[in-house]
Amino acid sequence: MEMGRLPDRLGYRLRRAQVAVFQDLFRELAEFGITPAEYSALTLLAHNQAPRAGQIAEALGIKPANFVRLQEKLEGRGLITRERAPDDGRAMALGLTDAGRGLLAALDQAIERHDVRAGASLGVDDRATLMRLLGVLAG
Amino acid sequence: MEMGRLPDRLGYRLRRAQVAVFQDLFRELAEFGITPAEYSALTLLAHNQAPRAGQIAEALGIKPANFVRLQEKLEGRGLITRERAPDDGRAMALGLTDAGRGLLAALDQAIERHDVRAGASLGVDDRATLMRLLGVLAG
DNA sequence: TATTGTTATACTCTATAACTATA
DNA sequence: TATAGTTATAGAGTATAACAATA
Repeated sequence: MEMGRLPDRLGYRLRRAQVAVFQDLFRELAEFGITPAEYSALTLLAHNQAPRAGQIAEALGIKPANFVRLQEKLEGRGLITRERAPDDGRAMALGLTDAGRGLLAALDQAIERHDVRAGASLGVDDRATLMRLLGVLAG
Repeated sequence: MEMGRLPDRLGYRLRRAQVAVFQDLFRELAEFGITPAEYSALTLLAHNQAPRAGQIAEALGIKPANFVRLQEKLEGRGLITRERAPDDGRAMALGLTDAGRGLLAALDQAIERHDVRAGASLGVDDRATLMRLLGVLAG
């Protein structure tokens, strides 16, 4: 199949690479019943003091309305806590439970395995270069 | 917001970069009422002789069942033709109409504008390096 | 009045199973 | 029997508008 200039298009290459990497990522996270977005949310909860729901959603590029179901799932599994913020009755302050912290530790190991595998075809220098250039694109 | 090791994860960076680039890409293609996947399909049709529907779908990583609606849209707009393959009554041979060829020329210019803009923050060498590394990841 | 979170809803993309017509 | 395409459908992700509670 002749591809024309498609392989020269940034969007095409970026998309194909992202799909390939996420295929492996989903496989790695499947046993935990956790999606990449949920893993990201748990990570932010582990590194911030009682963040607001809206702050996490914005940091991850998720619309607040769509972040509701994600929270409900994690709360339903006993991984996170949601309480009214003491200083603002509208806001919800999120936190990690012990179970959430424990699962996150296991997830971090799984993600590490995935990252090593996904980046195995790249050298250490190339991987660092790639991360830098992706950061530039993301702005 | 403290991000922890999230920015060090390949999947996270890749996803954020892809979303950022596609945001601009969608904007650029919006006036034509064409999606990135449709643009890719039109490009393959321009560079191959009467390809089968399944060949295009596979080359783009789209399930045949999901490729049906895409074809119907392009055919409904008079951009592509679909005929029974002369040598195989099961297969559909696809082709570009003159209108399809004309639109594709305009789309190529739009994509070129987008690519220049999206890659503007990168130098020429960095862009070439990025394309190469993305190709490695996609396998 | 504005903000935070929520509900409801719709649209797209993706995945699978079942079907048809040809081979 | 196997293959190419199609239909129907279900699930996830994403977008907007409208709403309640609070500021």
